[in-house]
Amino acid sequence: MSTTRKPVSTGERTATNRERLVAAAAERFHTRGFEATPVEDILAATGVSRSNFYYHFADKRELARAVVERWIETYDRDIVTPSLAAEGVPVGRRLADLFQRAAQFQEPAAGRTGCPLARLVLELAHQDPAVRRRIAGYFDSLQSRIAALLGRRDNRLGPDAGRVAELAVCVLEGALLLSHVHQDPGHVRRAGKLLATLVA
Amino acid sequence: MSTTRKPVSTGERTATNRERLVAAAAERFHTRGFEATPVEDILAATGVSRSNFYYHFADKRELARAVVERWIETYDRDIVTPSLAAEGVPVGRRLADLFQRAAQFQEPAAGRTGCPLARLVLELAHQDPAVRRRIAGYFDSLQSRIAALLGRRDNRLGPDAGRVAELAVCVLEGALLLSHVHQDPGHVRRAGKLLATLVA
DNA sequence: GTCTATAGATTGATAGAC
DNA sequence: GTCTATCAATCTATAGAC
Repeated sequence: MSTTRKPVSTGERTATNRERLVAAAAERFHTRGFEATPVEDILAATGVSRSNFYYHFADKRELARAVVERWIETYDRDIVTPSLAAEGVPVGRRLADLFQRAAQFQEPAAGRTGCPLARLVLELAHQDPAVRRRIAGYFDSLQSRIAALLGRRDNRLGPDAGRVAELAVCVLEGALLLSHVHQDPGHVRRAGKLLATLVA
Repeated sequence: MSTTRKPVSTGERTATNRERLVAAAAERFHTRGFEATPVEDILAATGVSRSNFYYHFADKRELARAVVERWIETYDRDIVTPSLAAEGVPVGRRLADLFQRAAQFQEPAAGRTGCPLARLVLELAHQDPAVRRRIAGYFDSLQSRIAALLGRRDNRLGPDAGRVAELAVCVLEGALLLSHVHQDPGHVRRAGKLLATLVA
């Protein structure tokens, strides 16, 4: 139809209504949850009208899918990549740094509830299997990156790098959850340091 | 008021309506989530009337608190205690056994979504801080029990038993989450074996 | 792309009798 | 302790105009 026109670029521009909606939803779905956050809240926070919301998204679940993509991008750009891709830094320190950054994100004052992807997958996997697979894929890629790092040096632990990387992802996700339960980001830092000691 | 009478014993009896409601809710809150499960579903599953439900529970959140208690009892009785309290078994094997039992619980065919306490705390912590503290307390006790086990022998790892126990709980919770995300209970088994290797 | 107004459905909780 | 009937609120989504 000729009524819908695409913007010239989806790249760098001032935030569109759609982007504002996704940003507001990302924060609320993380702190309060998907089901517990009415569309109304996101509308009020952004000043976008209800009907405009449904112009951009077919339904609330489509918004959730966009939120998942946003969290993957954010988490990867701000936490994972800066620590793992640090050239010239020993593997153990890179790992500890990853946990340090994750801990910073986890401040309770900001209402953080562990890993945002973990929270979303729990609420969305049942009604939208594609979301589960998407998040599984991201965790896989994270594991692979860590494995590649560990594989570069002599492994004095015996088990192969893949297994250790698998364990590292477990520790990260578990520590993020426990830091929420105990309201203490130090949990993530301590887990990261100990893990780095064990594998490096 | 003289209209409410307490049962003679709350211990061993055939399941009361209240117990049936909690059992049905525990399963559904775990597989579908708290917010996504209407009271109606629990009523239909148990055959209990709506009004009888509100005779037993002030509201849905009170039901959730009862569900949390039930999961703590179940998990502790069926998974944690049998493995950790096994006399004459080496510490490493007790830990691996704990993960083995947790993995069995995690069969995807049953719709398992990781640790039931983790799922509940995410949805309930924001509106009911007491639930978060209760679950934090249970994780603390689990950590203490593991620490006591580890403390019994020479620790060749350097860090004290408390830290290692803290890490073990992280690994357990993280592995349970990832087993849901990847739909593979083997995740929990592998994490348990590797952890046992590292600390024992 | 955006707005106002409203439909349509679900759901948590209560009233009052037995 | 349990039942039927119903209220009142909340929430997702759509209709139709500009």
